[in-house]
Amino acid sequence: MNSEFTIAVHSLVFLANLPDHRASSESIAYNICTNPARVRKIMSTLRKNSLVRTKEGLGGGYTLGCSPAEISLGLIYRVISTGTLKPHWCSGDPDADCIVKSNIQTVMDDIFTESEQSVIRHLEQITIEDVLKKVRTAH
Amino acid sequence: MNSEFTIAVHSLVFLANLPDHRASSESIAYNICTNPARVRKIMSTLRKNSLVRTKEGLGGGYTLGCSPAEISLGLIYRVISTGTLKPHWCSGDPDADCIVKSNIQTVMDDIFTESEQSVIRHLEQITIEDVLKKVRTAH
DNA sequence: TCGAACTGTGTCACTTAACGTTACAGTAGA
DNA sequence: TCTACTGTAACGTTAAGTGACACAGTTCGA
Repeated sequence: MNSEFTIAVHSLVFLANLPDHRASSESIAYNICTNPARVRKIMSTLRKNSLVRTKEGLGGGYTLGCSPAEISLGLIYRVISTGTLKPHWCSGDPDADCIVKSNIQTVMDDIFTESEQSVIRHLEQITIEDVLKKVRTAH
Repeated sequence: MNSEFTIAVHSLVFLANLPDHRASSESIAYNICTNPARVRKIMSTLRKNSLVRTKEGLGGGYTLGCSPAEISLGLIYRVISTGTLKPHWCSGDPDADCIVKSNIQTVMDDIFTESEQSVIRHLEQITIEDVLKKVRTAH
């Protein structure tokens, strides 16, 4: 899984925890411990999927697109991280004679896709509100 | 997920597909398209968990530790890839004052661990025999 | 209308993880 | 004892992840 998922979840939890649910990329980046440009890039993707609203210009920044209880981690994963469960490196060679060597990539692809589906199903049961509650009650 | 999982599964499927279920690290590596040393390292881990038997010396190599139907991908994952679902990069800072910034790591850790469990549960339903069948019937 | 404070996005540099290569000790059979 | 194996460590190389910077576009207030 890529770390952009972590950043997306953290950003949304951070916004949900603020009284007015509003912040700039700079303050979000400071809380996450990364740089503002990276945050803006990810938030831009979230905006295109209506998870946040953005406002450019003076007094602008990011706000939640809907209630924290309505945003599931599964949706965030689908938007940000689809395909990242599968490793980059592939074994075998589609042009080879041996059926194992030539067909393993297709078969493993299916297995990774199905595994990813099971992760998404699990993450769909967790909302930003749930994560915020856990953050607030963490020892 | 790391690509060592792919290599482990491919190796076991390759062995299962051979009449005598026996091969050297060199022939396995050739089928996978990687180098023998890498295969040996992974097979060594599999041996410690009784998934394969190894034999050093002349005429040595690797054989399956049990029937292809008895080896699930979930077991392989646990042996080879536990912990690899979580990204290396972490957001936040445990020593910070803000509860989001300081607690998010613990909360995300739990989420990644649970997600990994759901992947393992899914992979436990797939055996090496299943993968071999898919490889043989792939278009 | 000008300037300050924002986002959106691209590019390049740097850091780190992934992967390959080589080497060599240990083992077993011919 | 020679050959063909595994086991493992060390090092070099390549690719991915991350950070830093730049700048155009947007918005609002003075």
